[in-house]
Amino acid sequence: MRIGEIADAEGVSAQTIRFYERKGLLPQPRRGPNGYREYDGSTLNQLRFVRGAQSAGLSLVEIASILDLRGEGAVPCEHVQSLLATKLHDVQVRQRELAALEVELASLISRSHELDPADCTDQQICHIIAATT
Amino acid sequence: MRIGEIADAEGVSAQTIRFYERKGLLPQPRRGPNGYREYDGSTLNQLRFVRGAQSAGLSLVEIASILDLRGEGAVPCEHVQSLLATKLHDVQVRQRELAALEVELASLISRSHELDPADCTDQQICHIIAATT
DNA sequence: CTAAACCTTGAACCGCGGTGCAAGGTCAAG
DNA sequence: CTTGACCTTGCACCGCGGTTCAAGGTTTAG
Repeated sequence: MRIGEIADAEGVSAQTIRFYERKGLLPQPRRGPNGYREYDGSTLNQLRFVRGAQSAGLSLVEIASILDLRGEGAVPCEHVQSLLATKLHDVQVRQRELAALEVELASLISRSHELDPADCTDQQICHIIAATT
Repeated sequence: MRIGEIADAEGVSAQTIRFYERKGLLPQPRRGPNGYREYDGSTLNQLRFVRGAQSAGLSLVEIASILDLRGEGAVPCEHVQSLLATKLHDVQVRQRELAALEVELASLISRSHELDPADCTDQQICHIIAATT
């Protein structure tokens, strides 16, 4: 398979494949006599893994760390569990932050309906936001 | 006031003040005979506004757009309301995405406890994540 | 034979919100 | 007079996940 085929197969661009290769997320493939990359099913597999891990919220660096363990002959399961646990925690923290921001925004918006634009002076710049301080 | 004082007063670095100035978030201040920036209370006020707006989740570009309206002599209230409404929506969407990711992560983690690392083959790279695909 | 569609490389660029560095000028204390 | 703390400028750099560009070589269909 050539780069375009493998890219189309997973719905990414050929540039993205090369980018992943540079980042160590995909192996250096064989080359044809013309210098073209030549892929087999195992690379497609690995690309699917990368996209799957990405959709689980892992960063490319984290995914590379899993692949590195595999490359060293280790079973990365424990490491993956630890990554996932950390990620779960991060997601929960971030959700709480966003929930607080949502409350803040809703309160600003609701208060803004009771404010008269005529009362908004240059000094405050905008009394809707200035009111929070 | 000099740049260091105003920076300390709001708990930001002097570089950040200069950065904000370049981005149009703070006015070009008067200069002393030595070339030093000289600030008065109104800049401190504006800096507070910027930080307040930032804590409401607005980007620096969005904050600049509010200040630009002010600079043109307009009352930016309507614009601010629209920014806040959009931001509230974004925050809600993002929260739902994170909630879905949380479920996904929790499910991966719980499933991982039932998997035996010995079953994790090279081909799948990691069967905890591969299982999702 | 030619044109389009593919492939190669290296490098720069995007938004975001700053941070850091180099090379100087200035000012107050001791 | 020197030392240290402050100030000035401009430019490069950080992570993140790519995207875009330039300048070529190759392959394939008509």
